[in-house]
Amino acid sequence: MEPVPPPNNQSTVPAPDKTRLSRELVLSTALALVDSEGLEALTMRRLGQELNRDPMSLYRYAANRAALLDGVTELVLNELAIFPQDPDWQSQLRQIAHDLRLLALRHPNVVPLLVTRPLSTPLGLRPLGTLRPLEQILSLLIDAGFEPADALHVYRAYYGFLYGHILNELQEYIVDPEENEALLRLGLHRLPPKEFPRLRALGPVLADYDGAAELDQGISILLSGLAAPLARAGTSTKPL
Amino acid sequence: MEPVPPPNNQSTVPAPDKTRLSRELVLSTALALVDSEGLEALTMRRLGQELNRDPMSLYRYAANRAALLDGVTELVLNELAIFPQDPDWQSQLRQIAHDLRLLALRHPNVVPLLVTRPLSTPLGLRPLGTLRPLEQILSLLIDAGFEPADALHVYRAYYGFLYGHILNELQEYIVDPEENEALLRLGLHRLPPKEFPRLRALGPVLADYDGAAELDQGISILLSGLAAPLARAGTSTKPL
DNA sequence: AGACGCTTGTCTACGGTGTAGACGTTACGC
DNA sequence: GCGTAACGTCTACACCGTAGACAAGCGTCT
Repeated sequence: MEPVPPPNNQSTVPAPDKTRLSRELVLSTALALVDSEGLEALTMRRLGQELNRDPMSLYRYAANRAALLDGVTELVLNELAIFPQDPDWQSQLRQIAHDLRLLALRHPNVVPLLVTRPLSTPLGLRPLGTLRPLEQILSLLIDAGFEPADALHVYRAYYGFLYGHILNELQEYIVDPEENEALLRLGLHRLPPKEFPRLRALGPVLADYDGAAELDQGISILLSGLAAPLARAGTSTKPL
Repeated sequence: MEPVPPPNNQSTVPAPDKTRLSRELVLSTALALVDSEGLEALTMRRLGQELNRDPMSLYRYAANRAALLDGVTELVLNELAIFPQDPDWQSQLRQIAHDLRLLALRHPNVVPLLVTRPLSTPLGLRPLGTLRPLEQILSLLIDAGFEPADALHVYRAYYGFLYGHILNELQEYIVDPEENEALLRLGLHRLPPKEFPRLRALGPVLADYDGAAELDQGISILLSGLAAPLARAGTSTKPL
C-alpha cells in the first residue's frame, strides 16, 4: 500500500528516466544488456527493469521476443558502414571483411544471433537492415563487371568464408586473456594423449592467434580465386 | 494415498518401454525430437514425456539442459566418419566437406547448435567427440607435409569456409520447396525497389541453388590457394 | 470546451520452463 | 541374504513469455 518507490536497489543503472520509450531506446538498451551480460540475460522482464518500465510495455515496440532479437541483430548490422567509393572491388571487400570482423569482436555475444536468426526467417522477410549489406555488395560486384548471377556466387563464397572465420575466431577467443593460457592448457591436458597428440602439441600455437592476419590471408586466397572469371570475361554463361 | 497408477493418459507415444534409460538412448531420442520438431521442442519435460519418464530422471544422464545440447551436438558430429586412407589430402578435405554438408542437411535443426555451442565452451573443455574431427584433420594435414602450425592455419581457413557455406546454404533453404518460390517472391516483392534493385532482380537465380556445386567450387579455390605454401616447401623439414 | 480516438504504459493472470532436494525403488556385488 | 549405489519420482520454487483488460495521456476535430 505504500506508494513510495523503493530506494533504487539496483545500483548499476544510473538513469531511471521516465521519458517516452522508443524503439531505438528499447533496442539499444537491449544491445547494451546483451553486450555486458550475454544473450540469456536479455529477457523481457530484465529489459523492462533496465528501462524502468513494466515488461509488457516492450511489446509496443517489438511484437515478441524473437522480433526483439531481430531488432538487436539489425541494430548491430547497421554499425557496418559500406561506402562503395573505392573503385577496386577487391580492396573494398577486404575492407568490409575487416570491418565486420571488428564489429563481431565488439559484440561477441550478438554473433550467435547474427548467424542464427537468418536460419529461421526466409530471406525476403528479414529485417531490411539485415539485407542491406547483401544488396550493397551485390551492387559493388556488378559495378565491378560481374554478371548479376556471378555476383551472387561471389557474394556467397565471400560472406560464407567471412562468417566462418568470425565463428572460428570467436571460438578460440576467451574473454580473459590472463587465464586463457592456463585454461587452455588445463583443457588440453584433459585430452587423452593417445587420441589427441596433434591438438595437444599445438597448445602454444593455439594460444596466440592473429585473427586479422588469418582473415586477411583467407580473403586473399579467396579473392584471387574469385577474380579469375572476371579476367577471362568473354563468356558470361558458364563458370561460378 | 491411492497407489493405483492412472491408466496412461497420454496416447501419443506408442512405445512406453520401461527399459533402463541410458545416455545413448536419452541423447538419440533428443536428437530425434530436434530433427522432427526443432530445437525449441527439446525441453526437459517434453523429452521426459517422449521417453515415458519423469523429466527429472534425465538429470542422471546430463548435468543440465546445456549439457544435453552438447550431447546432441556430439552425437551428430559422431556421424561424421573420417577415414584418412586416401593419400591425397586435397580430395580428402573435399570429401569431408561434402560429408559434413550432407550431415548438416540431414540435421538442419542441429546446425545452430553446431556453430553456437563451441562459442560458450573453451576449446579444451568441449566434448571429445567435438574435437575429434579437428584432431583428425590436423593429423591428415601434417601427414601431408604441413608444418603443425601451418596445418592449424589451413584447418582454420578450411573449416571456417565450410561452416560459413553451411550457414549460407541453410539460410536459403526453405523446408517446403513448393512454396519456396512463392514465399521468396512475396518476400522480395516486399523490398523497396529503390533500395534493393539488385536483390529483387536476382529472385529467379536465388530460387535454384546448387549447394554441392557451390561448395565444391569454393573448396577448389581455397585448396589451390592453401596448397601454395606446400609447393615451395623449401623451409619445411618434413619429407613428403 | 468537449468529445473522440489513438498511442502508451500498467496490471493481473496463465501455462510453460529449468532444476534443487528429499524420497522411494530397483539392481547388483558380496 | 544384505548393503550399497545407481536410478527414477515427486514436490516445490523462481523465472519465463505473453494474452487481455484497463488507465492515463495526447492531439484533433467540431
